Amino acid sequence: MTILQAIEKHITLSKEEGNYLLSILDAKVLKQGEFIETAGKITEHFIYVKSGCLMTYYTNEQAHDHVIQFAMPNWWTGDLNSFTKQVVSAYSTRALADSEVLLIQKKDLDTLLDRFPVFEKYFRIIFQNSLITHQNRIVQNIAATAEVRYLEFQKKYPSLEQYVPLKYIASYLGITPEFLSKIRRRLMER
Amino acid sequence: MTILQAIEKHITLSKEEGNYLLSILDAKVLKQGEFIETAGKITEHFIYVKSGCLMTYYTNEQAHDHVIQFAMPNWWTGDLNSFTKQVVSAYSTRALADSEVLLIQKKDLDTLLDRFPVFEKYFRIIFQNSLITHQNRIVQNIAATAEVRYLEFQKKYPSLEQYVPLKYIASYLGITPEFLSKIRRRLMER
DNA sequence: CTAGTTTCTTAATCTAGTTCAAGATATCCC
DNA sequence: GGGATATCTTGAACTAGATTAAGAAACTAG
Repeated sequence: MTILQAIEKHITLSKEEGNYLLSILDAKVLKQGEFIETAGKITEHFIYVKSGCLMTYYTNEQAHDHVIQFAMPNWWTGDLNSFTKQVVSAYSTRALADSEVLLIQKKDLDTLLDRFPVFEKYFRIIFQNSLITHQNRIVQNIAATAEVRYLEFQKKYPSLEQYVPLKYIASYLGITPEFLSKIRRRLMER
Repeated sequence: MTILQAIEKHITLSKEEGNYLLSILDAKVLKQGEFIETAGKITEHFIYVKSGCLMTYYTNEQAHDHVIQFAMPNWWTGDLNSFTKQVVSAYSTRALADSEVLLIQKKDLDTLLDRFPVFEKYFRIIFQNSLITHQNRIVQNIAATAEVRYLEFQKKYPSLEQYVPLKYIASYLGITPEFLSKIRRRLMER
């Protein structure tokens, strides 16, 4: 599925609108492990995932990584705070597998939204859906055990467990790799 | 501050646009403790808080409440999932203090967005900012101790602690009231 | 004012999840 | 292919936070 087809699930685009969007997108291929944004720098791009998989994570003072989100094909990702306000980013984003991404710069996105307001609607819908997902995750984090969160993760990202190191999944769940190991054994034994 | 003034911090409205918005808003006064939406029903309204304070929470099978968010004056709130998809809500929303709210129905919001696309931009910005806040909270939940989360809560909602029962704050933080008590004593003793 | 209810705290006991350390597997790269 | 490196698991000791229970404080409403 092309990015235009994905977008047209939510809104209708004219030729001109579609072409203009494509003209400001910058395609990039990422090797597994490669960084696209780095904590400590200002986020240059909002990122659309064409193929592969990325993750965005926070590294604390003790150098522990905390995975905020995984990004699958046809999702937008990146540090929205740093991108929006053009402040130094707290998060890094890198490829978990060989990936293709489309990048858009802040000034180009601003121009796009100004010239073709239909994209306001598109991003309104995207952000609204994302907000619902985030609210869900917060409820899970405060109300559910790690085991339940793990089972929910498997439902939400069925393909991911095969090729993402378990330590990142543990991090996403907010637990240690050791404890995830225990949970997995417990589940196997049943 | 009126709702139109609040909105005009983000976008510019014509007389007609402003008046149309006002015409579809339904003002309501809530007594402390009063429900505006209830888990198990379809969320009828997206809620704008004029004054007072609301909370939205999830109640699990063991009848434990989990506070998802507090809503302060000039914020929008409610169960976005239930409202957007018109499915049964998992959350309840009620007033923590005597409050004034403005309500908008789904069909009226849809019409508003259709007739006056400038509101697409407004809600795009609102949802985008909210998403940033939610991402922040997720990081905190998986990376920070309860004590740090409590201190952050106090920064974010300086006025709230005075009149919101501590048990709801504990719930928002994802801990028990008893443990919040311990944290508070620990902090006092320093 | 007072009885009843809700909220807050304290303390003892318990458990989900962490930390540390070590061994076992798998993956990468020359 | 083999050595180096990263990942995954296991277990023992530990700690953040939960649970239970009970008393103190605060806020209702009659």
